[in-house]
Amino acid sequence: MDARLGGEMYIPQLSVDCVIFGFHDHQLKVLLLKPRKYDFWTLPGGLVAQTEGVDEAAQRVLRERTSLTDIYLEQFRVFGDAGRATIDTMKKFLENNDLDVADFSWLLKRYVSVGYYALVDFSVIKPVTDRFSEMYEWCDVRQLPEMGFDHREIAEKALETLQLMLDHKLVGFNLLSETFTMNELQSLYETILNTPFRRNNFQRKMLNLGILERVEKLYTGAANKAPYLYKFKAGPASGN
Amino acid sequence: MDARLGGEMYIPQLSVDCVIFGFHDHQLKVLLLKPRKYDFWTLPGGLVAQTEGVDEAAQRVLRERTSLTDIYLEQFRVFGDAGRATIDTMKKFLENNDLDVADFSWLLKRYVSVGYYALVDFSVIKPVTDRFSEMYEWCDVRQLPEMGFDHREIAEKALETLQLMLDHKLVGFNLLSETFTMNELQSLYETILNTPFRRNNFQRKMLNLGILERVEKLYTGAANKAPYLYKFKAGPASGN
DNA sequence: TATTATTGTCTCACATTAAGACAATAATAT
DNA sequence: ATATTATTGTCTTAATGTGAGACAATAATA
Repeated sequence: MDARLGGEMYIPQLSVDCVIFGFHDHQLKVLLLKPRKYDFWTLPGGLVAQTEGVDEAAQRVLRERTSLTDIYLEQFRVFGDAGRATIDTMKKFLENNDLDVADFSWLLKRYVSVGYYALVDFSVIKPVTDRFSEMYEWCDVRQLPEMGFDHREIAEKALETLQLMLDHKLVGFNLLSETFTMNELQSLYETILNTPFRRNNFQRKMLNLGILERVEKLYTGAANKAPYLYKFKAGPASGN
Repeated sequence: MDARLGGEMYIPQLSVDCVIFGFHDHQLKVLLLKPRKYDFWTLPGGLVAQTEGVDEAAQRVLRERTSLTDIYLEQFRVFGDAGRATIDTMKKFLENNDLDVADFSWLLKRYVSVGYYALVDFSVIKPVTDRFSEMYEWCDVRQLPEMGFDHREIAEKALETLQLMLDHKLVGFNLLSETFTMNELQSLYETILNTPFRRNNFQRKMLNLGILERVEKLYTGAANKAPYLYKFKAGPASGN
């Protein structure tokens, strides 16, 4: 959203919401925004302009609301049962941002939202909030705070999709730094899928995929054998 | 769509389109409608009412346009890049149906469509077209005729999704009659996934799933051993 | 009664996976 | 120096799953 909000510029009653996943401290985190003067959190979301595709809209909205660019977003579901709660919330949102409700009656209708998710390197991403949000926070996707609209459901559904995709695509590597240890990779898989793996078998499986490149050793200063660092081998099949 | 079309009743610029799969004669078929006075085909689609959820809308639209009821529809993707072609097509559609373009200018905008797919028993389903369509037809999804809007892309994407889902969920059984032979089941899998399977190994795999119940023998009158008939065992995990 | 096309099942080789075992290593303690 | 310790990389064995061929059983026809 921006200051030029108007009934002509955007497709009415259609929004996009982004679930940005990051991995830190053995937790799968989601990037949340805190709207001004509210006591709940929301996903970065916004409207779809008339002149752009829905995928483009998701990119732009994420950029405008968090300053994140070049994030690979994957559409995963449409949420279309948002009830009256959404309308009341939106009305208060306008008031809280000193916008005249009369000018934006077209905003006060039931919304259909297209959900997108992305996987980012937590250690690199530095979001910057826009004027509608007073702060951002990375929250454990399994312990979300009070969420506005139906954003809790959207985040949970995004997690389900991520779990499904982790088997097929090799999507998980985007959540790690450039280089990582086998332990970090295992911890990531365990966190996302919420199941433990055997250290030896996990290592074999990952190495047999033929997509990891061993680069160097990581000397942590701990009293034990130093683990290798790996990186995702840039091959013909990128797997995203 | 119905005769009460009006800018207030529906969410503007948002539609649903249904890809109805049926299995017949070793082909995976899709139910297509032929709009009056056009030389292309379309998927059964329509608008989302203000008062209903998107999933509900898909159910209703399918019912209104084909008279099919109680079909389990699965949302699979949003198509939001429909270009100007859609607008021109829509204008002609209004003219061809004796509707005044001036009254429906709100329809002449870029559309975002939510795609749904369903699997039905070809031998049972008997569609009836509405007043916008002059006929329906079951077409091989791999040899679609000239399609309007971006409906070819929607149907192809639906097939991709179905192929992905066939591994996870046991979704395929909806495409067969109540009882079926192992051969029919194998043919269905081969058609959807477009790969041949070994008769013996396929049978073993399916039986080991523990979800098939052997009911009786099918005497075809052919000069060979009669195959068993199976049915989908209604268990705690239904597969849908 | 022999023939034929198909079906249901078995077997063997091979690949994949689960689980345990053990040597290698980098620090610390003695 | 040497032993100790926690962790890592890899190997081994058994169990399980899969690909491919073989064969008996069956229901009609010749």
